Amino acid sequence: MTTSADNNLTDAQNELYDWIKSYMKDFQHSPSIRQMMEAMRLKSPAPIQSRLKHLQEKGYISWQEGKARTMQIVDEIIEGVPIMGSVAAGGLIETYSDLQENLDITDVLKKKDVFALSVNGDSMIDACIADGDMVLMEPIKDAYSIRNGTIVSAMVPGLGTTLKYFFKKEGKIFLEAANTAYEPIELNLDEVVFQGKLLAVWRKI
Amino acid sequence: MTTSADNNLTDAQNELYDWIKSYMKDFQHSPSIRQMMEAMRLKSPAPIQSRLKHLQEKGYISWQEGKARTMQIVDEIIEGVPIMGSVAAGGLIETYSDLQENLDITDVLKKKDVFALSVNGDSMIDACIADGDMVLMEPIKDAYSIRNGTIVSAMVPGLGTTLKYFFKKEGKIFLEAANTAYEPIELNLDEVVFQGKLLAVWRKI
DNA sequence: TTGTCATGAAAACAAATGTACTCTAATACA
DNA sequence: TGTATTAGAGTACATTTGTTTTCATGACAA
Repeated sequence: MTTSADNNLTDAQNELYDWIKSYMKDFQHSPSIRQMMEAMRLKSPAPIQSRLKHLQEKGYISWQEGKARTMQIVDEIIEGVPIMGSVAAGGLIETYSDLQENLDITDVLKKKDVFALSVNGDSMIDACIADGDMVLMEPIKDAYSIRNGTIVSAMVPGLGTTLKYFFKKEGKIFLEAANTAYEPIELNLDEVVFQGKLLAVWRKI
Repeated sequence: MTTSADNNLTDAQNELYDWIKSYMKDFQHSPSIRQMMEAMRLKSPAPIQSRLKHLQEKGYISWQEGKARTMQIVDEIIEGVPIMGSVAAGGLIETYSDLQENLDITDVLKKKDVFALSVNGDSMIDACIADGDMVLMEPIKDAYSIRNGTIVSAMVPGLGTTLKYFFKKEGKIFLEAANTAYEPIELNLDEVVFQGKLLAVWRKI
């Protein structure tokens, strides 16, 4: 959470600002002054008006005068970041082109029931999935629809969950690591529960 | 953008719904019925109420009765996804624990002036950055503050941009690949412009 | 035609709400 | 101590706004 600490706001203004942000995140619309009044445990709208005025002067919020619940938080609304070009990670060096499009990360997040798993270990290292990475997974409804070569998270009851390449051959399931140090696991379809298939990898440095 | 086409809404409802979504995205608050009336080129609020009622019945929107501008779009609001536990990507298999916290990807996006670059080539493959990955970078203000071992995007004027490990030794800059097939590049500090340092890696499957 | 239904116009009403004003209590400061 | 400043209570008021009701129009089926 973004706690506003290092700014030029008084405690009262800060408390109100944080509450407003939280309210607007939850409800997708602005609170009314009287709601803020109650939330701040006040019994008159005047102090709220004063604090809002200060927040507005300092550039934190804005609203349409006279209109009900028209507050906006003046803040960078980010759904993506600009893609500034491509970089060479090889021998030949490519040019750095400016501002083509936007990288939208949230599209993956908007898929239904997406969940994340943190990766332990290095068995997927050859697929460039390292220890500590977060993998974003989409639930698998139908185990029969999984394509060979998909990376899945699978639970073998009694053992636990693992991230592996999925292969199916002659009625048998093979879960293969992307690391030659590990042997493939061979299973029957009814011995394993597939939780999700890999959508994306996220690594924060 | 999400254009609502394949749903059970009439054209009029669809047009209103799309307009509402667009308005709320721009203004961070709900429009009033009279605003919708004007936007839909109507001269009475009644048709809007009717359409809103239908949108609500079909589960697209909700609002607080009698309260001004309290509409919400019933939609998955996602800033993060639940982290469902950890998966083994190694020999030992770990347990799959339920619902601990949320993975917030947007925190990185909120840093100032973050930009993305798409990666070409495999020179960073040993750092688990593969061809086609998107790297999120934070601008470097001060080249002197870069720590050894940081992954940076650097532009060598006349040549182009490359993603490499940064090392500084005895006044010289070394840009090293994470791939033994590539030789380190040795440069003077004034021969190179550093654009950003690595914040995160994003790979969409 | 006739009745029904849906859509929209028009008007009216009451509640919600922003705003302004006065007054009091607390606080800071000289 | 006395005075200025500020925060907050209390109140009042006009506008905004959701809601209801009535009426007109047109489409459509019986």
